[in-house]
Amino acid sequence: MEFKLQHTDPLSNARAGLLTTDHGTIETPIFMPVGTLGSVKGVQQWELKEDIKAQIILGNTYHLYLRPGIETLEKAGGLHKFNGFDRPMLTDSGGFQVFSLTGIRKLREEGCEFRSHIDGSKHIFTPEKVIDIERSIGADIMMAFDECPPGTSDYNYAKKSLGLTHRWLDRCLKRFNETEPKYGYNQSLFPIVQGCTFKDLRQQSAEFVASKNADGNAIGGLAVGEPAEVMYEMIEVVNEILPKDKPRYLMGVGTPVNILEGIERGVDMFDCVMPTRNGRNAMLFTSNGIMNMRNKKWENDFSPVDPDGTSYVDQAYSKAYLHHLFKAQELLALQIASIHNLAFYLWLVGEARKHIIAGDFTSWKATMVKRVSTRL
RNA sequence: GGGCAAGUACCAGAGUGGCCAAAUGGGGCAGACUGUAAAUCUGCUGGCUUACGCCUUCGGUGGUUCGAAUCCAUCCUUGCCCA
Repeated sequence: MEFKLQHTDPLSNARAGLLTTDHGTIETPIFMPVGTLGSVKGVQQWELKEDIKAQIILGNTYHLYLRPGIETLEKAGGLHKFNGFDRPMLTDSGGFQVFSLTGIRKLREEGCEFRSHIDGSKHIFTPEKVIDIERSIGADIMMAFDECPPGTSDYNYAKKSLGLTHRWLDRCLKRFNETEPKYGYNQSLFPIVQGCTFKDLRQQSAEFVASKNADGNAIGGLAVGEPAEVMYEMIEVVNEILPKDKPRYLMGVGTPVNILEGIERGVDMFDCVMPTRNGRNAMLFTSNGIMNMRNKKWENDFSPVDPDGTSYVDQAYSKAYLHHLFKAQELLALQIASIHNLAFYLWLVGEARKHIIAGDFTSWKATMVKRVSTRL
């Protein structure tokens, strides 16, 4: 994997770069659609590539391990072959499930004991096992196994948790270095900075992570309950320390505004379920603001879904029709909204990149923040 | 013409003397959602009120009762059965 920094904004830390993997080159800053189970919910592969212009998508270790299972993925020849997406992919490690499955998991030094949310069966994820699974899935970018504590954690818990995440990181790296890719192309392992909302812990973590000299570095444990301003401050603290010549990935973030703020602070990669999940729940993000398509106000609005949108769905359907589809619980509504939102997210980061290269990112971003957060 | 059953909020439908402005579901109107246990979840849904509370409601009318969606009389409407 190679990262080439092309431009840095003169007034901020925003950067434009090229991240090259064996499955192709990614233009950064980039948004990565989430395809937890090997599919971006409600979106066809050709729509993802041709219309949305997704350059890289995510999969999830925890979910794919439970279903279809590692054996099937190995027989398929890895996730790329299995789902037919021939561009870069990234797998999350299951660390976020350690956070979101609270109640059916037990944390220990050795690893994390889960109960499957599907059938209740017991499983143990250790850093070593997660790396093995990620090798079997075969994503271009693998994430380290971490603990993602809630944004409201107190200092003592945050410190204890960070120690565990760092020890797990060393074990992940050891296993990673002892093993080989299974499908003939390279894989990279990104370590994850944690530390909750505490500056000194974030600094300490960023230094620890930076010392590993990985192909890219991630910032985790944000947008998990803390105020947005605190998140931005943590990004600044961490990016001060993380190497500039390596891509920085802010995990699980976020709203269009969050992404613009992240880019301004030097983040190169984002992922979030928001465009798809909120889309399925009738929320549309557009360059002019946010719409709840279930609202009565769209009942007789026969104008295009998004006159300024770049996806074919934006022109092909009207707001009134999409409103009707949501009210009638038609599956097409979920598809249209997901495609639109993802196309918008990709458009947004693409525009950001253009403006970074053009040198007017900061002023563009300021007007964009206002526009995209308007409630329509 | 005779017999039987039933009429409750936007719809369906519980309730059959006070704990009923009235269960529940649907519909409607809003809101939430950030490395997907989510095509999910939450709130409101007679009127006025920030709230306390007050007022008007259970086919119509008239009664019984301290008190009626609930009991009685009568009328209207609907469904089923017999002529």
